[in-house]
Amino acid sequence: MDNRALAQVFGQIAALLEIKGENAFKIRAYRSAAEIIGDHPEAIAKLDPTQLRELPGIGKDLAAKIRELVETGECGYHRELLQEFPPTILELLRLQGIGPKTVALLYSALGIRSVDDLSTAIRDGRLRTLKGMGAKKEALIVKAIEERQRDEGRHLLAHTSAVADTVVGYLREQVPGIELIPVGSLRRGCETCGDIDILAIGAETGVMERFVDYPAVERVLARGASKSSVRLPGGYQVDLRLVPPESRGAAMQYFTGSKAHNIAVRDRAIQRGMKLNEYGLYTIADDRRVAGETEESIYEALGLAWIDPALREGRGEIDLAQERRLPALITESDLRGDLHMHTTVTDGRDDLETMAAAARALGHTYIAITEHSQALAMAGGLDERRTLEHAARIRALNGRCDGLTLLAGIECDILADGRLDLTDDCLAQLDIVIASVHSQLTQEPAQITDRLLRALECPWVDVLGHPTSRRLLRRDAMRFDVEAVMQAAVRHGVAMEINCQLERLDLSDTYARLAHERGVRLVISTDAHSTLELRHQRWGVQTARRAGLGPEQVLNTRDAATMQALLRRNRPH
DNA sequence: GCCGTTTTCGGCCCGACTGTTTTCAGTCG
Repeated sequence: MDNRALAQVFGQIAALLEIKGENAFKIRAYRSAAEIIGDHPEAIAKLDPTQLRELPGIGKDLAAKIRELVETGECGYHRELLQEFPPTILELLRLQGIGPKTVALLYSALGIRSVDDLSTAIRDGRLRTLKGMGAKKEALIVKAIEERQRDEGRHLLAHTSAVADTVVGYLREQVPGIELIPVGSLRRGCETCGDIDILAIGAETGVMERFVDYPAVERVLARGASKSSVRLPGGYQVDLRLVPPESRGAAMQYFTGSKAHNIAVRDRAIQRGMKLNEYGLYTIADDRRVAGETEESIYEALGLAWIDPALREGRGEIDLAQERRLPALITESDLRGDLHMHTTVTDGRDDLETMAAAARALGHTYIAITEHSQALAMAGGLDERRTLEHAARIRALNGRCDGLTLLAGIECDILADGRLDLTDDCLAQLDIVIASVHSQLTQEPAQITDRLLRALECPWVDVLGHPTSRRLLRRDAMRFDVEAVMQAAVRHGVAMEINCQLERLDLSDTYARLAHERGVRLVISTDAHSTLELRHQRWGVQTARRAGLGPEQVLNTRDAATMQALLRRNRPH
């Protein structure tokens, strides 16, 4: 059992206990165990009970349950809970606005055990018969169901990438020498992905058989000589296509997409008396093969520079490729530091020293420690006194980190009326201030706009953190006048963040592109809550690449001194 | 369920919003 599977069991136990109305601290123990297991860099299954108990939050009971799971593949307690409630009940919990109490009520009063049951109950008017279920609550639930259906079958980029890596790794082991290339939305780096498309290049070597025999396969949807599809746990559909070497480039081009990009490229081929398909580029007149072995040869034959997959969205990249004006995109190695992270002082998992050491190991030359401010009570946000005390600790450590500059910062909440959560006097004493919205995300657009504009006016705000506060597949972006906020950011010299949290990626690619066009300066920050998450820069970089950004548009590609000089606080206001 | 210079029991998790309930329960971050 891998860490993710183990974590899932404990997550389910936590959810089921919540529905049961168990002790909140017990629930938290299971939930925290799920997080610790899921994030652990090594295989939990290899640890003996003593080693397990050394993990924070794992005691005698949980260690025993982990061993039981590893040894038998099951956990009696989990099984007992699943006998009390059908497993489909957990999908109700994923609806925005529905929590454990509501799920318990729906189940006990109406026998609702799935989202489908819930939809039926709403249609029948049975939901309204329940205590606390009025018209507005019902409308909220209807909307949550719609949102869920819209996102069904889609997965976060990072998760999709991990699943694809696992499948590719397995196939490489099974069929040595075969070349495997993930294509589709994954190769383009889209923030969420539907299917996983993988190309296998080469002669028939039994790769299809190995693929459908992959142990984790839940269901084989299709199996053939050149194409097979399977479904994996978690709702991932994976398509494998076998392609001869001479069609490698054509297949990569064809299956990488996007649809809009391919239509434009094929149209261009037709205009030049050629046709393009997944096998190659051919002349229409005599069906002569012009290109196909490499993507470069195809684009070149159409008078285009090779276009990075991140840009293949039909957003003007073809014109740029023709004019040879494609941007040189930022890469992960361009980044020199990370300007947003949390430690155990608030809701981070690792302490200051550990985070600093991990950042140094990653090759960063500077990091900013930016805890939450007091308004975020649940995260243990800091008031003025604790903020300054923490800043002093960070600065004390700064001198002792060879080659790593530590900046003392804060992620300060933007309150409902646009005021900041800490005084100007406090903010002025820090090295960097990120201002972020964490509450009241559903205010009227005009109100949110005013709120953000007011926050940007504070002279000590350097960065607007996760500007839309969206959560992918979970919650839409806040609605506000993006143009007005970007103009204000330019006017005041405030940078906007591309937040690398897997379910944020906020700014999105399209907003980051807009920000760049409007002259807004950007930073790519992990918002890491553990050393592991410091590695999430690649996803923000991917977002930036899709926005067409080069290293010069991103502040934290500069060295520490230059970057600091560019922060707003160091400019005339 | 975990944890312990507050140590084997009793803390641990707080504030605000929403909708509906006329005094509060549920959800969210």
